[in-house]
Formats: sequence, C-alpha cells, structure tokens
Amino acid sequence: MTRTDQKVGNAPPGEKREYTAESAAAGVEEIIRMLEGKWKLTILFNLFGGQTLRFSELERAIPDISQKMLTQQLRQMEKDGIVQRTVFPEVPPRVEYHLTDWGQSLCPSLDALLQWSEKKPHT
Amino acid sequence: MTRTDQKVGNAPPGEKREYTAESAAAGVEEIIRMLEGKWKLTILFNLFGGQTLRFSELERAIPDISQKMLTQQLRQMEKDGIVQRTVFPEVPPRVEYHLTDWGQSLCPSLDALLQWSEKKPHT
DNA sequence: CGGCATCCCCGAGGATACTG
DNA sequence: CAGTATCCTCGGGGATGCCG
Repeated sequence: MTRTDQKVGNAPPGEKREYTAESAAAGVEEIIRMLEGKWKLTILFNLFGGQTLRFSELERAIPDISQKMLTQQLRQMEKDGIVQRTVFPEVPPRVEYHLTDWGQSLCPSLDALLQWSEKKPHT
Repeated sequence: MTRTDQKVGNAPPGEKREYTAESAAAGVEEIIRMLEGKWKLTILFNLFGGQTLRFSELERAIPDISQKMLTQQLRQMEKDGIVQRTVFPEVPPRVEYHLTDWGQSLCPSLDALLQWSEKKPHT
C-alpha cells in the first residue's frame, strides 16, 4: 500500500475538506494554472489594492508585454473569476480592469508564500 | 507615473520586507517555478508529514510518472532545498527522499491557497 | 535498483501586421 | 484605444534504450 491515501493539512474533523495527496496536488495545480501565465502575477500585483486600470495603463505599467499576451492573460483571469472586465461603449473605446473580491482575497495567501520563501536557509 | 511602485502586503513598518508590484510578482514567480513541474506537487504531497520514501516507492505512489521525470523533478526540488536526497552505498543501491524542514514548512501556505480556492463564488 | 542519454512532439509565448 | 490574426521559435515533457 502506498501512502497516497493519507490525509493532508490540519483541519479539525468535520469542518474543512480533507485531501489525499492526489486531490491536494490537483487543487494546488489548478491554482498554479490560474497564476502561472508569464504575466499574470505582474497583472495581479498591479491590480491589488482595489485599483482600476484601463488596458493602455496596464500596457504602460508592464513595458515588455505585447498586446496579444496582455489580452490573453486578462481574458483567462476573467474566466477564472479573478479579474472583472468592464467595457464602456464610447468612442474611443474604454475598457477597465479591476480585481473581483475573490481575486483581491488571494493577496494574504501570496504574502504567506513570500514569507515562506524569505525563510529559506541561506544556500 | 504608473502604479508599479506601490507597496504590497500589510507589513508593519520596519519588520517585514516591502515589495513593489514587480518584486512581489518576481518573488511569487520564483516560488511557482519551484512548484510548477508537472509532478512536483504530487511528490511534495506524498512526502508531507515527515515521510521518507525510496525512489521505487515514489514510482509506485505516482503510477503515471516516468523514471526520467521522477529523477528530474526530485533533483530540481533538491537543488531548491525542498527535498533531502540520501544515498545508501549498498548493493542493490538504495536512495531515500524526504522533505527538508523548510520544504515541510510550505504545507500551511499551500493549505491557505486551497482554502482560498474553496471560497470561489459558484461560477 | 536507480538512474542517464537520445530522439521527438506539442503548445506557450514572441514578433509582426491588420482592424472596428 | 483595444484589440485580432498569423507565423515561428523554444523548451517541457513523453517514449525508449542502455548502464553500474
């Protein structure tokens, strides 16, 4: 018997979900999939704090990104429920982006990861 | 001026590091790079809890992985300081893997991410 | 048993040009 | 201003075979 059926995490019984090694890995992989696009984290951190930016402002904030990638990554984040996209039917067109409440609530978990990485033993 | 120079996180002054949008994104990207190999999280969750497994036990615990990928991912995790690799000079050879203390201490942060993903608004 | 070497494929992402 | 559309490159990862 392998240990793939072991429980992970420190959930008090009957309160949180329990995970096997596989389901926990799958869950985190899904989260990483939402974040691993080459520019998604840069976009995310530029929108943290309740900020609203238009397409061209994001382009200027992220100098090396192409229009194609900015569009693509924003659309994926919108599909994932992290980013809210608002189109104003004007001429010239205006499109604004800001984080959903759920997207904004990711901040503390990323902070936790950053603090973990700061604790890495030197070498 | 763009907002790329804003501070991120809720650190009390003079205690934790402060991040700009770029440096925070870079930090999290480095963490994701440590975790995003196709099998690394599965390996990680199989080793959480202070377990020690040999190469062949990991192979059996992760049925679809190839030897090449198992070796490669383990070596990268070893380089990153997450996994400890121990070779026993015996015949037949024996190699055991377990998490470093630092690797083990990643568990709560991944739990935080899982709990975040569980809060996703239904569609 | 626990690898390493080689070949190959596919998709993420860059460069460039065009558009409502 | 805010996108599409096309073409192309590069490297992650699979399959297979050999080795101390």
